[in-house]
Amino acid sequence: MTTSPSPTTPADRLPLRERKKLRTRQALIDTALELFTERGFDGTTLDELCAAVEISKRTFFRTFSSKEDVAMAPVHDLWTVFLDDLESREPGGRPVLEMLQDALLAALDRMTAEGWENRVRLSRRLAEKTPSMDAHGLHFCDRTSRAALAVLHRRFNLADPHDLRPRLALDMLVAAFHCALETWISRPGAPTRAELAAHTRDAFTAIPGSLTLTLGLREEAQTPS
Amino acid sequence: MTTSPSPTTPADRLPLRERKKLRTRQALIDTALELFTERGFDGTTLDELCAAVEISKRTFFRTFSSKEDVAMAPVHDLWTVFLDDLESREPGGRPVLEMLQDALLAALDRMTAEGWENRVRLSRRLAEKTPSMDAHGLHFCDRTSRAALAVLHRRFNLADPHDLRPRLALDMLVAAFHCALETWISRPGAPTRAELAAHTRDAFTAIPGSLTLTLGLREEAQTPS
DNA sequence: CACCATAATGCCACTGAGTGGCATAAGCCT
DNA sequence: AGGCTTATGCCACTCAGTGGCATTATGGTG
Repeated sequence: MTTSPSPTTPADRLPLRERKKLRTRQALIDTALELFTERGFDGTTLDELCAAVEISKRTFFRTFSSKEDVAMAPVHDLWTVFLDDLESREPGGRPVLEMLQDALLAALDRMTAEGWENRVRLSRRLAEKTPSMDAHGLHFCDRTSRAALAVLHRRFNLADPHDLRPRLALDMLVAAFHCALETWISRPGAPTRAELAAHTRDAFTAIPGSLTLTLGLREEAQTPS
Repeated sequence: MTTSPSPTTPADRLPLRERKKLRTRQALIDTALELFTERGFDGTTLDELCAAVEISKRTFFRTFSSKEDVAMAPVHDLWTVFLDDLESREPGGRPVLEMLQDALLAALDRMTAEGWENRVRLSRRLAEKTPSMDAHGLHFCDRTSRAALAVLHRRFNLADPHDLRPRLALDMLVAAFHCALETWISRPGAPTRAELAAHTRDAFTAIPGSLTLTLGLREEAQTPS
């Protein structure tokens, strides 16, 4: 059991100490999502979570920065990979927004960890019900998009450092992906990454139309069929 | 003195009790911004703030929902007026995004309270340095844009309730305004509402370009004044 | 003006998140 | 094995936020 003959686990071949840390980290994430979903985020104390994983509270805070953070880990991972992808992606003469979309879809494609989809879904559903989790998530997205902006500025030294367009493009990326996530988690049944990718593409497709969308008091085809 | 011929104080003519509440509320906001700016948000305890205003902590939480909330009040007020404006604004055959921009600028125009500009500036500068304030602010914006979306759906009964375009338009409004705020507070000297309005218009102007902006590895010098 | 009903306030004790310090144990390296 | 490094556990502490209840101020009425 202790020795797997083939490199089945990609993040193996690490010093034992590191593997242990990763195991407790993963146990924390899984148990947290489970407990939070069962009893609610506010209805679960850190002491309970730590007791369930047989960890001291002190150790918890060496792994995660807050109670919210542990439940955000799945999404966190995606954006980390996104930033990594952005470091090496070639724009290829296409608009930044498309480049960002490609980077996000590529990152999504790399989230191959077992059960990732389900963890994201639990995480987002919790965030919908828990203001403090939602706030932390939004803040994290903001920090990530600033980091991405820094990458763009570093790799393609932009003429005007105050040009708002790259930043707005990043904000649209985040907005579109949030739309996609929301649609995705509202569907019943087992979620797949392919569906999330499809929803993401749909959301990006809707962006140009959102600039020109016009409302009348009794506008176009209202078919509340 | 009870009867002022002109409505000098708009929020007068209220029961004494209400006026007192408003006074302590305002005192809390001013003192909080002052203390937080001096000693830092985390360097100021609620007990200190309450002592300075001669209020019990219990009373503080009857006025504001959190320590962050009190420092967010100035921006909070703006969005409240924005939502109010949105209730009665006529689209006039123009794109929603422009309608939203108009509503925001109109709300800005109605923020006539003495020293509002300065309070917003202090508030935003604190948020830049304080993660928890930033997170709360982002979360508040998110809730506001959802409320605005609900207003749009109610007033103009949209054909497809799942149409992402109105929501994306709202997110762009928020993104553009955040850009404007950031530019505004980075300038030295006394801030004016007119300048903030100008920055807001600039940010909105940049939106279409952000969709098509293309990066090369050594892109040319686009100087959008 | 006195009186009661209705709030707002203050005080106290309590929970729970998050932190610092230090002793202990576990992994690591010749 | 030996010591060196690094993670962990434990303890005590600060501070945000809440519930309960007594106290005080306000508004309205006879």
